Amino acid sequence: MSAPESADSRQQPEKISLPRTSESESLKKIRHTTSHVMAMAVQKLFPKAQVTIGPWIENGFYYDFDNPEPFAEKDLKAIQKEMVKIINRKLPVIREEVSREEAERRIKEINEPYKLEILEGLTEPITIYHLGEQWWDLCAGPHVENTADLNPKAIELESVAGAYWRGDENRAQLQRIYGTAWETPEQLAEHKRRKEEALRRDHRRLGKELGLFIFADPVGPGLPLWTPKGTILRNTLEDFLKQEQIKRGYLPVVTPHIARTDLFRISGHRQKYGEDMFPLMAENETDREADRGFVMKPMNCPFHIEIYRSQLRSYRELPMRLAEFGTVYRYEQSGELGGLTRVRGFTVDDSHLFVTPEQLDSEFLNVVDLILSVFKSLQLKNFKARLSFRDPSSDKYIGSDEAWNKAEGAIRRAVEHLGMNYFEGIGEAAFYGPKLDFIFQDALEREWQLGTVQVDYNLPERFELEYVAEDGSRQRPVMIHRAPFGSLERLIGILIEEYAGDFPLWLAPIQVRLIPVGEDQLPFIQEVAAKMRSLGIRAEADTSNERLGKAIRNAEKDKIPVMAVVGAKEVESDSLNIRTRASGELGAIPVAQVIERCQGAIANYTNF
RNA sequence: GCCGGUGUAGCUCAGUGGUAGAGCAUUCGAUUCGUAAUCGAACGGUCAGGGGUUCAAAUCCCCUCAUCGGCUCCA
Repeated sequence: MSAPESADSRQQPEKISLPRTSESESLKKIRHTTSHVMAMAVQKLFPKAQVTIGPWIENGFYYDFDNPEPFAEKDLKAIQKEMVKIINRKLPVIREEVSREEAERRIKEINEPYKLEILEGLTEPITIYHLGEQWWDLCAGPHVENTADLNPKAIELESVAGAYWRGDENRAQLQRIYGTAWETPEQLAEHKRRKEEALRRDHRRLGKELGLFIFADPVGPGLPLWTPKGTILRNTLEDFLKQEQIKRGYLPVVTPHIARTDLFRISGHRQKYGEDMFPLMAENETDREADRGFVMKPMNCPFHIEIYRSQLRSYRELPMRLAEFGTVYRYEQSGELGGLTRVRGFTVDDSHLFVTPEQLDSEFLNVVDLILSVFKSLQLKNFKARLSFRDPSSDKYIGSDEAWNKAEGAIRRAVEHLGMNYFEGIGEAAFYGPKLDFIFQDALEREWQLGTVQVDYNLPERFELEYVAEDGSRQRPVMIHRAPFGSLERLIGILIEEYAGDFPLWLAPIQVRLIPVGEDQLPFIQEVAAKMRSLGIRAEADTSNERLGKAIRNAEKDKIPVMAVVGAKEVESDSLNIRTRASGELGAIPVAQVIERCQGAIANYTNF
């Protein structure tokens, strides 16, 4: 007898520890050396390949080559075979310290121009690692002592990819090979098992299986369509945040999806963000040439600013917090699109706070408090805070150094006041101001920015915003841009993966499914479902006429948190036999009590 | 946008030059059932789109589109 499929995934796998490279000296050595072995193998099979860099990464390693012909997946097998041969030759790995001149001489001898460029950036001591006598690489190490220390059965080449030299798209396109290497074959097997597990959590797969959203070719890439179930999820999240915002004094606004180019010229978007905007809608060629006409909005800020400046504002009105779930459109490059985490049309849970300079610090803290409380309700714990500052050497920003320094100072004061852990991202700022960003990982460990708070002295300047201060003078407000979710689309993508599709009761599109044992119970379950719906519980009756086992299976596959089985006994006692996804069968519970428990769980963001 | 992979029924996939297949889903019929798959039948495809090679193309080649993994860029 075969176990049901989801029971498989619940079975506890054997505990195999899989340290990340940064946590294991041994893996650092193994992966460093394996990448050298791979480079040696590649150069044997592809003599024209030139080496560049080949570092370890958290789950493996890669090496970038410049080869006249791009590598394809099918080349990996041959390369791996060659690697096994090299490993089996038990080549000693020998470290040699050389002078800069000597390194340069030797690199020129083997004609590796990329290595020469790397050498220029190196500081003493310069070290070379040899694999036996045939191959060496400029490298800081560390390495294993002998290729025999590598286990060929614990090594696997995973994928090929294009990569730019020095990460610069204007420079050479290199060929990257990703691989992984472990101490034992068991670890490799566990690594592969976890990768497959991650694939099962992928929001693109679960979104389709659970019927939350679709993409349709005739609509276009990066433009999700929300189905009824997905829309319930979206609306629930929106309602949740709107309630929080009402409590905190936010004021709702609604603004259009398009505006004249003039608006975005004042804001600076046209100049600094133009490449990310959908093309101009112009009425005629003259207008097109003059960049006159309408564009889809890539951000909501200029619209909220126009509302602010539609009247003369008093200091008594500040802080003014204008909030909107505003849908924006950005012309992302085609290769960057993917699922819900990177789309071309998305809804920002946006708000712009207009504050006096004196209010800035406390309002900023209020916003961070809101964001952290939102994450808490959503049970999101695995995030990092990033201070996203400008790169002073770049020209992609607007405004004065003074404004930037003031804004960056405000953010720094806030995180230090809160004692938050954070890291700095230079060059990650918005074009108008620095940000405090909250970064999450998806199932495949890719990082995405969700929530963000930004301090902005520049747009108030450009739009000449004012308020009348206590003393009657005209003063300039400071703006805080903020979005706890970042975007509904990306948030939902991350949530699906965090929960593996098992939404907490308050978010589940269908909260309760009533399943009859036989058709005699149909009237009863339909009546109970209607009652639950009238009390704000998303309940539905299963009228499919399937056997109980099949109906349960369907409900489990739909990941419905509460299944209520009803047979003659339950009708008799006005109760429901409850089975939850989280804890299995709970037995018969009176209908009134089930309703109460559902309402309690929904109100408290907990399970049934 | 760049490098590589993939695209067959609503979904998951088999089919490598010679008459387009399976399971699930859907519809209909039978069954009236107590916690992860009841039985049977029917329906369903310009093999992503376009062009080419060939007596013959889902299969080989080219272009376009979409999608996936990276790179670059970003909520």
